[in-house]
Amino acid sequence: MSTKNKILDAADVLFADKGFNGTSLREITSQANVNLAAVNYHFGSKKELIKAVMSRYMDELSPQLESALSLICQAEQKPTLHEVFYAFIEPLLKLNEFKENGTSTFLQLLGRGYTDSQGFLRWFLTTQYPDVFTNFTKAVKIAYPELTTEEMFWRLHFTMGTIVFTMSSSEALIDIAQNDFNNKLDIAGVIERVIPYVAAGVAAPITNY
Amino acid sequence: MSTKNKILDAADVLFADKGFNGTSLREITSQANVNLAAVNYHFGSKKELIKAVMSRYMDELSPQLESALSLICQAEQKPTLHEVFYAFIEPLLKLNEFKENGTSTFLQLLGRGYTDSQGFLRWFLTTQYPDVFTNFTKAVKIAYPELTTEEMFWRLHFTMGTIVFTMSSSEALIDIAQNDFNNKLDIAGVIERVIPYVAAGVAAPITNY
DNA sequence: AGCTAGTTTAAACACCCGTTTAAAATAGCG
DNA sequence: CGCTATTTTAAACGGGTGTTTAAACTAGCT
Repeated sequence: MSTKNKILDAADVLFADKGFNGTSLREITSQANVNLAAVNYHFGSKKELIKAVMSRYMDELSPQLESALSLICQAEQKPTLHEVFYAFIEPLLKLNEFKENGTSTFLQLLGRGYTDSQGFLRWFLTTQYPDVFTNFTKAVKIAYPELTTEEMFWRLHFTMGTIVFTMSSSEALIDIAQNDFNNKLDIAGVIERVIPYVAAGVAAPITNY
Repeated sequence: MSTKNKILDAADVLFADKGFNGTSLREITSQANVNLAAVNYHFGSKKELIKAVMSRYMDELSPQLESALSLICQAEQKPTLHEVFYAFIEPLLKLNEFKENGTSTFLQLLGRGYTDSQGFLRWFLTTQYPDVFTNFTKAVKIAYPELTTEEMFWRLHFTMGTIVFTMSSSEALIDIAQNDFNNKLDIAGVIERVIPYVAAGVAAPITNY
C-alpha cells in the first residue's frame, strides 16, 4: 500500500478516537510505519491532512447522497420525512463497505470537526460540499412544506447535532447500554433508534413564540 | 477579586471557546492578569482547574434541578413531557443571573467535556453529581410510562446530545441565522426552538425493530 | 550503466506546553 | 515592630509539537 494511504488510514482512526488537536503527527506516522516527514512531504501540513481525510469520505458520500435525495424528490408521490431521512442514512451506512467501520468513523470525525479547531472543518465542508446541505433542505421542504425556512434551518441543525454527537460518543454509550440492558447493539442499531427521534423532532408541530 | 476567581473567570470563557485541550495555561493567566504559576499554586494542576470550573456551575445548578424536578413529580397531576423539560430548562437559564452568559458558557463547556479529553469529564460529572441524571429519568418515566427504560436511555442521550451540541456551536449558528433571516435571536431563543424538537423526539411513538 | 525524478530518511529547528523551583513580596497577628 | 505564613513572581525544566533540511535511497527510462 502506498505511503499516502497508510497515513490516511492511520490518521482517520486516530483522529476519530482522539480528535484532531489530540493526535500528533508522530502518533500517526508511527502507527502507519512511516517516517515523520512523510506527512509534510505528501500533504504539506497537518491541516491539509485533515482535509484529505475528510475528503476521502465526502467524495464517496456526496454523489450518493445527491442521487438518493433527487430520486425521492422526483418520485410521483410526495416523500414522507421518514423517507427523506432514510435516503440520507443509506449512503451513510454504505460507508462500511467502502471502508471498515467507515460509517461510525466518519460520523465521529464529523463530530470532532464541529468542536475541535474552532469550526474550521465546518467552513471546509460547507464551502467544498455545499450541495449536500441544500439538497437535504429541499427534500425536507417537499416533505413538510408548512415548516418555515428558518424553523427548518434550526431543526436540521438540531438533527445534525443529535446524529454527530451521538456517534462521537457512541462507543461509550453502547458499552453502558450493554452493561445495563444486556442488549447487543452496533452502530446500525443506534441509528435505527435515532431515526424515529430526529424524524419526530423535525416533524414537531409549529409553535408561536 | 481574588486570584483564584480571576483564574476561574478567565478559564471558563476560554475553555468554552477553544476547548480544554485547546486552551493553554499561559492564555488563561495572561487573560486573568495573573502569574503563570498561580494556576498550579491554587489548583494543583490543569485537570483540577477544569474540575473547579465545572463544579462552580454544577454546585449552583444541581440543587435547583433537584427541587424543580421533585416539585413537578409530587404534584397531584401527572406532569407532561413539556413540563419535565421546562423544569430542566428554568434552572439552566437562571445561570445567567449567577454569571454573565452563564447558561451558554456552561452548556458549551459541557459539550467540550463530551468530546475533549476522552470522556474524563463525563466520568467526573456522573460520579460527582449522579442525582441529576437519575432524577430526570424518574420524571420522564412518570410523564411517559409506556417508554421502556432502554428506549428512554437512548432518547435522553440523544436529547443531551442535541442540547449540548447545539449550544457548543450556538454562536456560529446564531450568526448564520441573523444573516439569512434578519431575525434577532439570543441563547434563550435557541432554547425555545429546541424544546419542541427534543420533546417531540422523546415522545416519538415506539417502533419495533 | 548512468542519469533523473520521485521518495524516504535521520536530524535538527524553533516554538509551545504543563509543571517546578527558589527567591521576593505581601499580609496577618502577637 | 518583628516574625510567620501565605501569596506572587521570574526563571528554568524536561518534554512534545509541527515543520524544514539536506543527505541517502529507489525506481523508471534512455
